[in-house]
Amino acid sequence: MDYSTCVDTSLSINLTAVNPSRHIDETPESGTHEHLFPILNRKSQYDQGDFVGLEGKLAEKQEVNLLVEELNRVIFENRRLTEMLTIVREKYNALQSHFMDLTSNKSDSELVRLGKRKADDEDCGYYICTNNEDAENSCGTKEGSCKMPKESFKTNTSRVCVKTDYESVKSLTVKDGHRWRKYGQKVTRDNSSPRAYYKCSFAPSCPVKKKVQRSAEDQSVLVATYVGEHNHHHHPFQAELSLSTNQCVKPGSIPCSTSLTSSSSTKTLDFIKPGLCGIAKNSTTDIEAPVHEQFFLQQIGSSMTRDSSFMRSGLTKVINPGRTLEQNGIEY
DNA sequence: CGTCTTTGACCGGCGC
DNA sequence: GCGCCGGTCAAAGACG
Repeated sequence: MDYSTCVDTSLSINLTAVNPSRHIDETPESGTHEHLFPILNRKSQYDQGDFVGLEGKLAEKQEVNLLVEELNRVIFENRRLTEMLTIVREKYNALQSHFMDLTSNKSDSELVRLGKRKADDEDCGYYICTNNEDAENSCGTKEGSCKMPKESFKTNTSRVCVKTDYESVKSLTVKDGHRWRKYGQKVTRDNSSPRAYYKCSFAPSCPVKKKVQRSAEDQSVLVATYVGEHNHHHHPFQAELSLSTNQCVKPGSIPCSTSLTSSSSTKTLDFIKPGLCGIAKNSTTDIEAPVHEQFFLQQIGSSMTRDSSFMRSGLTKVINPGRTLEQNGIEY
């Protein structure tokens, strides 16, 4: 995927935010140069001979100087915009490569860590599901060394890793917009911290289950594994997700770090920069997108608004968490 | 009183 | 067949 083209085609440029130091009344029609029109009109009047003599010529010279000055300023601003676009493009590419690195590292380490029992196989199968090429290379050729779970292809399984605040880690809760009922808790062999089992309580017939456990590597990271798909709309999503994003901005809380994978694709993000988590909170919510994808979009929005230099650049990408990544023009 | 959490018991799959 | 382990059940308690 060519991210440079993605930036070029999908980003909308807000020129009013590009140069905040500029006087507002200087350019009332931001993004255009209509404010130059009176000067130009006057110049044409000079040409028509409305003003004659030395006085007129002096005035004309001043106007020309003004025009040249304005032209230089526009050229300079244009250059600045081009530079900013380049920077944004580079950041986009850097983020993408970092994303790829994390994805491959995580997959590798998971493969090494995998044990022999069913639950471990689920992880492996999950890895297989997410990455067809790797599946053929690493598992498919080993003939049973990494058994495929019977359920993994039938059920829609996704995993979300959330670095969150102390309270959430302590209570093993991942606020993802759905209502969950805890029905069990177990200490597993490969991880000293307990694993909590949740069922979707919004609809009694909803088959979706969720497992939440602290990461063995990083105790501040919660790993939530979703199994199945919701068979209902989830209206409380926005409100609860707002709470979840508020977690991120809570004073003293740990900046969000999110990695997300699903059975149809692998998505991993690591948003290191602290700050706001705001943009998605204000976005409209459509209940059609899968919750983990919406969560992912929330994090993208958060990461973008968190990057102060990105915000200063005046480039805005409108992300609708109610739409799929593709609908938002994001490839991953 | 309804909902949710906790927690010990139970079940079934898997490896030895 | 036995033991281990992950997943689930269900009764009891907590909470608003």
